[in-house]
Amino acid sequence: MNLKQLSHMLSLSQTTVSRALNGYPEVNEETRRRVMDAAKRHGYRPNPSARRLATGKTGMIGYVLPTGTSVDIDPHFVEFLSGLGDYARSHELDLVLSPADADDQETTYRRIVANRQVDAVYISSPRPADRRVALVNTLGIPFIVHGRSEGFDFDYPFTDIDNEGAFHEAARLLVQLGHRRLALINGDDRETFAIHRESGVRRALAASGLTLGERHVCSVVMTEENGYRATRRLLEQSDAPTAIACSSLIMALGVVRAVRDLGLTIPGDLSLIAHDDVFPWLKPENFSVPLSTTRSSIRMAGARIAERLAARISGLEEGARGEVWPVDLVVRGSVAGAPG
Amino acid sequence: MNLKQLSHMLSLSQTTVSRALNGYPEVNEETRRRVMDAAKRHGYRPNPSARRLATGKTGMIGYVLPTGTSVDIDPHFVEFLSGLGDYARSHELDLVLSPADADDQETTYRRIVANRQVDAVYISSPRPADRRVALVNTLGIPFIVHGRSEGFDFDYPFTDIDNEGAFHEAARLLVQLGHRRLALINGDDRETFAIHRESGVRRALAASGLTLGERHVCSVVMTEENGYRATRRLLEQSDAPTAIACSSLIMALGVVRAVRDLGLTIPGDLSLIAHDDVFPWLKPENFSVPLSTTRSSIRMAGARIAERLAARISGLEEGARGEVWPVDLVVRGSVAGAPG
DNA sequence: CAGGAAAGCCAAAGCGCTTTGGAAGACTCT
DNA sequence: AGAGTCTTCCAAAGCGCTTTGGCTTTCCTG
Repeated sequence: MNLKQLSHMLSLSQTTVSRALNGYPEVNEETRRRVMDAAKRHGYRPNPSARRLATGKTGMIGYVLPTGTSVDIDPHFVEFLSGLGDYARSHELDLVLSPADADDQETTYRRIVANRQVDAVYISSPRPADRRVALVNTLGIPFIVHGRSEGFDFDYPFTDIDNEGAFHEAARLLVQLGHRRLALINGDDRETFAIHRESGVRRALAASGLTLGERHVCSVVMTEENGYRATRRLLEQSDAPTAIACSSLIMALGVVRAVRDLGLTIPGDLSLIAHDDVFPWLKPENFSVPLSTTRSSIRMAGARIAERLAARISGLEEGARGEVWPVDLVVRGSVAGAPG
Repeated sequence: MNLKQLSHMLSLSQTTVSRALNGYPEVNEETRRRVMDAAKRHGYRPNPSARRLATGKTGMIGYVLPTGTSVDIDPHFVEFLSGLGDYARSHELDLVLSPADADDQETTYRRIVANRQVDAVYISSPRPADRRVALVNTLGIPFIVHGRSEGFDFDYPFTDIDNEGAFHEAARLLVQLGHRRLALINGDDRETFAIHRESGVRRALAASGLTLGERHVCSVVMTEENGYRATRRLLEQSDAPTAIACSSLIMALGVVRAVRDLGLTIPGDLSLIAHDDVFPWLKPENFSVPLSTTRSSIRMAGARIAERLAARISGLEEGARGEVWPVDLVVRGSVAGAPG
């Protein structure tokens, strides 16, 4: 059942039927009712391929997925996706993942924009002066950045959490508890979130005249194993930290294991605070010693970004507003006063 | 730059240019070279919207993503996606995720097929007599099932791992080590993989005249917390098992924690084997006691399924061949002879 | 050298929708 | 009553590609 057939059986032109269905004003309400009625009765659904050829609208939002045999997709992605998908569903949006060589995402962005394959895109895990952000900005496709980039001469729309503030709070608490040697086990410090977290920690330390020793900060891919190794390295050095801030729950697993392997305890010998993106399958309260966390649901971020993308597509949102969400500091058993 | 312009500047018809570009035989090789040359020089890329309207081909593979506020996407998904994406990239395929109400995926399948939004789909986490499989089979769109369904009067193409064999091997090893009371902490037993794993364990036990006690098998969503709870329940009952087979590494984290909480040790008091889908961020060899596993890379499965989907789309693969991959049993420190 | 086959190209008809540019009729106003 | 204004609808022109059917021209073959 296509438009031609439908309009023919209604003895109307395709124009009128199309307009009636799409809510244009220049059609009699009586006629519109007849049309909508017939459309529903015959289960007419406009062919999206035809529609997108005619209008350029696709009803899809795009994401360029970095791939490669040695490229791992962040497990956070799936949780983000839950939120995004949940919102997208309610607005009949689909998500298209365009796999790209991790070292050349630019080509793919250009392709999906030039081909009009999606109505909007989002960008995640941005770095300072991220080329992808600059690119989509000049390409002129609606977009939202999940996280922040920095150092552009233009503004852009983003949704981020207050990583700086979160880790500032975490570190401040530790300092208040008497800790003087803090360490930070961070994610990839080429990414903005990691940079922000580090400055948050530094700011808290500075407020008490302390610093973050060079050997007290690590930047690694956020795996359990790297959390373990980093912790071993930290705790086996001469001026071992008495408290650690850790950028992910998965790494925190490794931290806990390392501490145990060394015959130490949490929080007796070491206080630990980790960032929790709120996974359903791994919860900080279920660590052997309940883990203090800076908590922010990445799933909600996914939903929010879908919402903003939808708004931008339909023209309801414009401009370059950035929003920064506060992060909860949740204190549990893994922090205590500094030993000694 | 569109076809019209390109053909005009070559003084050829659109027909000839189109055919030259698409490798049709009825065009002079000399001409073809000229055309391809000009196309490359001017960066001509056929408009996919137009092409799909004309051909019905989209260059996309589809996946219906169950969503809902209380629906969690399996973290395995992201790893599967890595493999799928990596292959898809090399074949210029995109993946479209169509979010659907978890309780009504059928509508979405019908929509994406009726609208010709994708060239093929894959289905994951199938259950016996899975309605989705029956549906896509009748809808006539190329598809591959990741995993297996059962109880149909038709065959269908799938790629699965030998869950039955894997857990049979695992259980057999435990029995050989003298264990008499095994337990299984399984995933959702409405899904085929879980059913297969359970029968694998049962078969191994039966071979030695043993059985899997009703209270020795749990079926839960695969989270750390559920692994913990299940283990507590198992070990605190009167005829506690001396060995556990566990369906996921994440649950195994909970198992380990529970064992520790109870003041027991692995493998002294309890032997443990878990299934490992091979995540980069959580490795069995890095458990405090290195974990024995049945190992099968879900990432490779993703790549394979992309490969088969691509083959089906281009007509290179037909029929309903199912393939079942063997699973490695990797023995590490978490298994030992039965205590006592 | 005639006749048929093959090679190489083209015009035009789709694919199914949206949108432009009217046109006809009804209605209002002076 | 004539002029202007809405209201309501339509024919047709895209959107940019593929593909059908056919038309020349060239190449064999007997």
